[in-house]
Amino acid sequence: MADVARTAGVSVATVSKVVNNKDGISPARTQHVRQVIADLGYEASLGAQSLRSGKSGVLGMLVAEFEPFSTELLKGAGAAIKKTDYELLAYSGKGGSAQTPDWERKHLSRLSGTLIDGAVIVTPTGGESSFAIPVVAIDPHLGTSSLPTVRCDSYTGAVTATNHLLSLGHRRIGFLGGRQGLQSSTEREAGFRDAMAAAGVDVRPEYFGEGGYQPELSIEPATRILTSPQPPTAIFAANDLSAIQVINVAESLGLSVPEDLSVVGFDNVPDAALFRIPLTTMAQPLQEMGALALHMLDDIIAGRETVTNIIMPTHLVVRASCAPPTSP
Amino acid sequence: MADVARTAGVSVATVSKVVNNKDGISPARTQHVRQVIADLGYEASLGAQSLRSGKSGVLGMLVAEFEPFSTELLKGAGAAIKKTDYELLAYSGKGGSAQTPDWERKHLSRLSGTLIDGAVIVTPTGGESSFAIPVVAIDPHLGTSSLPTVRCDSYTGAVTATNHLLSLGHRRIGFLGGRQGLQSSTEREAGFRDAMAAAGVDVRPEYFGEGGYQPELSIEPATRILTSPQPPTAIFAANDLSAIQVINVAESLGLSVPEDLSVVGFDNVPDAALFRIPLTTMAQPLQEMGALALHMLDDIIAGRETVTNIIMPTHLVVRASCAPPTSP
DNA sequence: CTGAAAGCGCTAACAG
DNA sequence: CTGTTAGCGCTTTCAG
Repeated sequence: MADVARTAGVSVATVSKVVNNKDGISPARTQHVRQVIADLGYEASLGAQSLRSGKSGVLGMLVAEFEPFSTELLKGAGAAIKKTDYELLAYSGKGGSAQTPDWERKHLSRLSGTLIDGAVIVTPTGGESSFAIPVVAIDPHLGTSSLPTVRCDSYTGAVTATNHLLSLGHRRIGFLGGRQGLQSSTEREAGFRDAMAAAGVDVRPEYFGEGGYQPELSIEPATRILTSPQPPTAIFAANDLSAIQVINVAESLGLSVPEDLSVVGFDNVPDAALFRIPLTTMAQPLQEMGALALHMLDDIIAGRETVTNIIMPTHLVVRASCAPPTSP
Repeated sequence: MADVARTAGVSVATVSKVVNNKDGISPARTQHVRQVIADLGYEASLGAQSLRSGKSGVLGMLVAEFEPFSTELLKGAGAAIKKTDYELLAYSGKGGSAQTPDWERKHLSRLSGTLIDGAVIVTPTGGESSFAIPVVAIDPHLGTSSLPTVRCDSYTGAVTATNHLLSLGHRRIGFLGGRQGLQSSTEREAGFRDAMAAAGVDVRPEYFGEGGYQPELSIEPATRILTSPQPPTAIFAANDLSAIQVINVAESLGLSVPEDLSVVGFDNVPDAALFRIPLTTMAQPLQEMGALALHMLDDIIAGRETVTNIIMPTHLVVRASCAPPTSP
């Protein structure tokens, strides 16, 4: 900006006013400064600009990691942002899967105030529920219910998935859970247990594992479940990525899917369909959810009336990873 | 930070030193300040921090829009960032499909210096080739070849795709091109023309259209090609999203795919496989390309030796959208 | 209408 | 070892 001011022979204050379309600058000067700006290819520094003014015109999508789940949400948010006056910035820490719990608070305080005017946080793990800027959560932690939230109906979805397995004739069914504390994870387990109970089938402790929604963390519990004395004939995994890992583990153990083991996932991320054994799964409308969250955020910032708690339905997508059990 | 300083009874300078692990602070004070920071949940503002220091510890991925192509690249970059000491931020302007040419320069000058230490820019449209911070381009504009670049071998890919159609028996083949000026687009058209010439089949002007790689822009040219007096029996579209649009247009015109019309795309984004008529397409290793670009960027910033021009191979993925022509 | 000056949150000299 | 001072690029009073 200093360059522009010097070249145009005016003060930086004047340039600033031209950039921000403030009035109080003569048409001639305005014109001239605009020209210089164009010539020099100047763009205001987002950091400095919002540091000073407290507004950035940017909305953030905070994720732990860019994996299929969050990028689907991002596509939805990216489509939705076009209808607003904001730009969209997606941010992931470096932690990756080994995220500190509470990463969302860290990221948020790092970015809020100087970089983003509001944020959509994806599967936040902390219990916090009040932040410096407007926030909408997607699939949050259990205690966070006071935040405006978009989620899917995990409980009903889990019941449906379990019933699908049951209706195929399975009785020895395992469950690979998600991440401790996330509401979706708790609900999916509850749905599984209730559906089993309703069918009068008992659940065995040795058929339970926790994969944290992550492929790497799913190997050990999947292996343990599948190598138990009398292994299950089917497994319901709490998300697609861990379901895929279950299949990998099963095959490395010499089992065929779906002949020896049926597997059903949750989410319906693209990877589920693309996997070499197309995965039967409970679909969440992820892009739609991302778009809804972004619109909620926009509404909240603008002070518009808005729903604060959206629960989307799921539906069963039948592909190739499930079959009736072959042995009793 | 002022809060922290006040609560801890020290100056902001001291807090800053503690935050940045500078030495010259007594262990006791350091300990105490750390405690206060933890209690207050303080995180340094990224904007202010990098405004002052000129470093942010963040790498950017600049895209015109979050669509399947760029999000695949983003997944790769997200995986690669974990091996570096940087965090990753993805940024899309609000322009969407109606981006001003030159959006990458705008975004870059807005973010560089105060927010990111380097950037991967996806399908930049401008001719510029020198920026304030290190930059790696993915699939750039024709004139931008002086930038470190990652791309795929579009020419060979286009030849392969065209030959596939030819080998199926097609002779009346249309071509729906990409975006003016992008090197990939030019190469795909050249590959198509050369393959046709090599087979001794001539190309008809009325079978050519330009879809800008975008679904919305593909409707009109696709309609025009398919309603020409003697329509083609096959179309090669320069990317998957426009190929999918071609199929939509064809069906709305009463044509069946692949019976009446074969369609082959390019990219192999997840959507290609998920489309109701799974798309035959030329696959690019998108995630790998995103990861490579990020590593190149990291190397360049660190002053490490690195390749500056990577061209990845493509391969044909046969799905359901192509068949031999039924009528002569 | 225009510019000088103060200050956003932070870091980098430099004194003490 | 610690605090004071200056200033990153920008916006915003406030005088002129």
